[in-house]
Amino acid sequence: MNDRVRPVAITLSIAAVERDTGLSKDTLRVWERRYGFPNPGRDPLGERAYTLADVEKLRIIKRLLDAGHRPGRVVTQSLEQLQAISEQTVESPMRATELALGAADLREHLALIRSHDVPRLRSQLTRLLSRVGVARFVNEVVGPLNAAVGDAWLRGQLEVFEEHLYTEAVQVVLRAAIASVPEPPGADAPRVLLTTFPGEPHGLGLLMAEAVLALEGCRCVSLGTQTPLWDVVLAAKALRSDIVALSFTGCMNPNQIVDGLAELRGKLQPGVRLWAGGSAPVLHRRPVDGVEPFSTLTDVSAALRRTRQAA
Amino acid sequence: MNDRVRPVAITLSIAAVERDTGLSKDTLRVWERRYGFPNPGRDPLGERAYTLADVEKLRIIKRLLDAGHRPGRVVTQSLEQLQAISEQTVESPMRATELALGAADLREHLALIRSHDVPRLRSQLTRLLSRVGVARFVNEVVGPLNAAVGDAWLRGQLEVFEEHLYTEAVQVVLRAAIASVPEPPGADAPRVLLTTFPGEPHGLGLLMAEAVLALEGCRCVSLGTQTPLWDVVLAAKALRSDIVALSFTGCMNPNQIVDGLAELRGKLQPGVRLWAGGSAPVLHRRPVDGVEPFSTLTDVSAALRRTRQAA
DNA sequence: GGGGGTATTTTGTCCAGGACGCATGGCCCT
DNA sequence: AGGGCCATGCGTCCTGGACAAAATACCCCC
Repeated sequence: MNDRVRPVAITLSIAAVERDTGLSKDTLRVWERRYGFPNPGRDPLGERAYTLADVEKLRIIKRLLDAGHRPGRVVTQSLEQLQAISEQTVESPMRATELALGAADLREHLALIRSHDVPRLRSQLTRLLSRVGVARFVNEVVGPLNAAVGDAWLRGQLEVFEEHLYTEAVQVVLRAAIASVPEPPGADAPRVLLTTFPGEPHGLGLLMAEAVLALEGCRCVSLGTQTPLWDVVLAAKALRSDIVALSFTGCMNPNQIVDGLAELRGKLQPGVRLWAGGSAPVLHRRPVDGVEPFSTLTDVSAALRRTRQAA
Repeated sequence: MNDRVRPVAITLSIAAVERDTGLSKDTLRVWERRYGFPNPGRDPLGERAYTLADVEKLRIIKRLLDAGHRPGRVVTQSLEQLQAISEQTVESPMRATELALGAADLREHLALIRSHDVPRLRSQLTRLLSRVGVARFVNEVVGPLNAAVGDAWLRGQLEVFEEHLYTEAVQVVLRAAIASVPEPPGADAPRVLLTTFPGEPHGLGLLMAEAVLALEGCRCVSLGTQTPLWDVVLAAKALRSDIVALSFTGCMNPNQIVDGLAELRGKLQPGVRLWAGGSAPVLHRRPVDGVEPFSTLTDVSAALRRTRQAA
């Protein structure tokens, strides 16, 4: 019995922490050198061994960094102080969404996720979808729910597997919605190529965009996630795409986003438009020449209509 | 006019090469030290500046590495030699599948992928699905096609984006098939939890398994890809799963597979069965106690029927 | 008191070269 | 041929230093 209760807590290597937090190995080491945190122990081989608590705290720090705080000010803070900062930090303009999904509905959905009743969750989402339509469903249900789920997970109110459960359910519902949209008839329908860069594993934003775009009468082709940059260029050429749409979340390195977008812009034909959306804050902080940033999918619809009117 | 034609060719930083090739910065530097390739020039700041030719060659090398070649043997080769090696490399034993999909059909589908006609590809697959049914479709169409696509990619006959195109199309068709299977009525239907380990990004195998299992009357819940080990345990407990099914491809480290399976087996309740399938060869080379390996989805169906008969 | 330009910190990434564990390949022995 | 052992190949981690670009602070003058 005693040897089942290991005295040594489980630890993570620097590579695992890089994967789980999105902070590069270099950054982790230099923070340790400069700020003294994280200060991991060493495994028998002399390599850094991070605790789960370290990772937890690093994730909160990452979130605050994305919200605009500076490393020197937050990395040295205690966990309690970080939580205090978190609570008084307004993450995004997050206007009180008096929309299809009220605050009460939101809490209800979170509870449904926590109850692990997948069929019920799925049917609830489907019902909402048919009540308000694809466009509002994406913008006013899935969007806020994503934010709420991410937030709950950060605060430790939601397990990772519960987040996966949610993602999978939304994915199923969205794919069904996309499949129900008929192929646009006209030959002048804009051709849109959707994908994410290598390093960006989240495909939900892509699906949301595809649903909205298909509804607006675009011919959408999704490459799924993590397409190498050069293959995006090849695909855009082969499919004669009018628009290339990329999706980004906070888990990608900001530099990689900006560099990648600039490089892609250079390699893409000048006539092809490059759209970038998602929750990565860097999209709106550091604009890239020839790349159109979007903060919501409503804006995407609007831009599309403007374009078609001009044409 | 003259200053538009830059005498210096455009070059990439080490971070860009890491992004484009999937080779870590450390690996790139150590190859340079040990093998003398790549041997990038330096930009005015003294940092490595790789040429596009370097990246091209590195991509071919990466392909050969994934196919099982050893770095020391390929990194030093010339471009011509690499191409020669590529052509005479056979990825897998590739038994001649005289099944629902003959060799001619197979070639035809590959041609369809190369033509980038996504709607046509999708409808072709859908037609096949309704002709032969879900079970045979998964085993005799998708399985061989996956192998053929992987092989064509290895030989440089298929671009990465074309593979993505194919994957996405199959995914759409399979998800539609899964959605069309009704929820099993009985309370005794086995509950199956499906997912992959962190580091395994491919979810197609999961979808194939889900289709087959749903057809056999299981209550399937998929967590998608890359669920942390501990969350698999939590999910199995929360959902009262009878079977946990994992999918593996060759892109995961064999050690991580074996260690992960052993650890998961230890943490899972003894009554829960642990199934492992996919194309990773290690599954059949190094069996893990309490883990049932599957080489085809036909075997999965058979095992399931045997179990239900015994119950 | 505010605008614009210059110093100064802050911060992430790069570099060099060394070390080590782990798996694989080849070798020898049976 | 088949099994065990040693050498070598190979990726990842380590330390500690450097530097450019961004962010901030400062300051002067209008």
